[in-house]
Amino acid sequence: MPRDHINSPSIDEGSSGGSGGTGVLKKGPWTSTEDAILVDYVKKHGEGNWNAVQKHSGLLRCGKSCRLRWANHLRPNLKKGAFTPEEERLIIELHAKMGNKWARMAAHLPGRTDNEIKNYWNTRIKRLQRAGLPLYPPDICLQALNEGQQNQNVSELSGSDAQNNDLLQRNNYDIPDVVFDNYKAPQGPLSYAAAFPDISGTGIMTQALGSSHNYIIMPPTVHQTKRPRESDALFPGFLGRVSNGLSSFDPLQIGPFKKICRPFGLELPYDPYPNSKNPAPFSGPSTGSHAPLNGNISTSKPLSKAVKLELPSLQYHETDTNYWATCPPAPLETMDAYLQSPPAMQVQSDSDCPPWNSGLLEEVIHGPRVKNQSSEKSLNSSVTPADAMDKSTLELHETEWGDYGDPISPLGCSASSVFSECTPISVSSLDETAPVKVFHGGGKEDSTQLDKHVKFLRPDALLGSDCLEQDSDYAKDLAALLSEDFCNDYKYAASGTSTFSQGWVLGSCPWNNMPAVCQMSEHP
DNA sequence: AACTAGTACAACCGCAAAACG
DNA sequence: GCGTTTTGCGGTTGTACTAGT
Repeated sequence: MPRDHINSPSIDEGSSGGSGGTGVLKKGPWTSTEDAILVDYVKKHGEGNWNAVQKHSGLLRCGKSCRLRWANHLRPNLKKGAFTPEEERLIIELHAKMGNKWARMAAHLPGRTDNEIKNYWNTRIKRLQRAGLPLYPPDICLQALNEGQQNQNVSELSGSDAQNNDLLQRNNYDIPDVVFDNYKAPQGPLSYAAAFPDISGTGIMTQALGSSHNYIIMPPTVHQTKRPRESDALFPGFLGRVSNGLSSFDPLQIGPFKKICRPFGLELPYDPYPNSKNPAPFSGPSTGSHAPLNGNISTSKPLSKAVKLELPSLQYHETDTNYWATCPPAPLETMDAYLQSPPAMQVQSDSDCPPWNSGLLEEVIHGPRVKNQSSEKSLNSSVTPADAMDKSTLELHETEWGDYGDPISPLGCSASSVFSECTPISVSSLDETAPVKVFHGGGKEDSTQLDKHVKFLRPDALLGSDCLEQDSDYAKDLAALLSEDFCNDYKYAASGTSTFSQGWVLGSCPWNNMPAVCQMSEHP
């Protein structure tokens, strides 16, 4: 017998008796008879006082259940059937603004219930997550961002409690306004940088906005009070495995890169050393602001004037490295269609991508290494080796979050959940990578410090930047590499690096082994 | 035909705010 | 002001249906 019926005195039509509310309350699906009783009751007594329904009508349902049934199924003017495209669009927009405020969203959709919207959204999320795709189209991201900032400004000026501002701030997690510094209008052909699990939601937003092909995807919503802290699962990305039920990303295997080929660029500016306890050898992070590793989960203390964003607009897919690798340049309208039949080009079998099958890659990697060992030295002297980085990172995990029970990130996710579900990497659009400082530390870091930062970039990102001379051999090689072999199961020498020109070093990201290019700003 | 995975929908649960006495 | 009740909300779960294998 289904659980719902365990307490039911009569599974079928039995609840229609007029025992006056003395029977055991029934659970499970409502029968037409029960519906009729409830409708009749409401007609006579009006809505409200739901606990009285049982007493007056004999309906063996608790008031809560009656209210829900009435609200979701029986009340007049309910619109049945699938959501229209317009409604879907509106839901997405509203969610970007409000987050999981289903009731509020329902208020904007006449005839629709919060439950319907919630179910729709959850289904949509699952679908998108499964496909490794983003939830929000860029225009909505931009809209939400603008409104969020406007509200912030309004709040600062008037102290009003703007709704969105409230949403943005209620988590008490600050995202330094500086993160907006990276925002640039879409430009250039290589703006595929996908929104990526980033240091901060705002960063994601910003980055996403930086490209017309960027989207924001969100992590599964996690109830802060219900989800126990998964201390042992902190930063799984660093630990080598992210498990969220939707994807299993092993950064050490560069999983997504194995099978997916797509031009994209990303920075890896998250801070493995977000606070003073673990000073980063190269800092980015000292920006201190948003925290590193997680993306969004700001481990830092609130900063003045920081922008606090709520989950919706800032949410992105928990892990999905897949996401930024597969992020489709598709408008919202075509999103679903895309989901149904994603471009085949995005997936390649492993057999098609043997590791190290690219002579070009080796050329790119090893060639420069020989002629620029000094830069490697320089790198080693400034950049923490992978193992050291990992260690420090782990230490950070243990210490940094101790101050926060199970905080909710600006994304609306608990820290632990985000840690367990987000890849601690961030990206930004290509057009903003090289020329700008990767880290903007919420005003806490001066330019001098910034100059010492090492920028980690996907090599393809360089193509869209001016860090490499467009006509240089390396740029050409890199371009060829990215177009032909980037999808291969390549693995950069984990500990090795190769130096391009101008201090750009090709190697792997120390903390996740992602292929990356870093720049020593003080490169000799 | 049997099985599985995905989807859509309905309903329940727990919590918190609001209302009430 | 305080305790209790009611209401509302959001998260989660269960189930039926469908499509694919």
